[in-house]
Amino acid sequence: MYWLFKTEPDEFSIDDLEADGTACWDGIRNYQARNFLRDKVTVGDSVFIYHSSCARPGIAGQAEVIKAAYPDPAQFDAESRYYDAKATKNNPRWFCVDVCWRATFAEVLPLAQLKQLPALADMLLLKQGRLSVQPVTAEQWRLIEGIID
DNA sequence: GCCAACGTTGGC
DNA sequence: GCCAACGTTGGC
Repeated sequence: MYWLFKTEPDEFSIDDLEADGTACWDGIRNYQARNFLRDKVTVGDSVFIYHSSCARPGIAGQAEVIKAAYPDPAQFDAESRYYDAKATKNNPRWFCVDVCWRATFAEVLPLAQLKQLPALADMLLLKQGRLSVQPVTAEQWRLIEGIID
């Protein structure tokens, strides 16, 4: 399957992913996004990495899922900003996946440009602003890849 | 920094 | 279960 993961580049950018090679995609604290992560994201899936809350919001690169959902360790860490007192090891509430870097685009594909494409009008990114893990259809994926090339 | 959209919380 | 209050996301 195809996905789009959002990240704030001030916190963790596509360049950080490229430098690190792999990353634990943790800190997802939204149930809809959690359900996608936990139930649908699988090893080998392709992911667009989207930069949000920044000067140039848009799709910045690509990653690949290398480990399916497991309990997000941060929920058990009282020191973490992602700590959740109601989560237990036997009954974890939040999940993360591992990804590896695949590509950094020469330029971020701007949100403003995506908005101008009628074929992407139904893309969740454009219809539902606040979802940090979301599915991308094969058609949408191909269309966006075509713009990058 | 503003604000719209949406999610979460908690009283009833 | 409703809904008001509040919090967060995220573009601009």
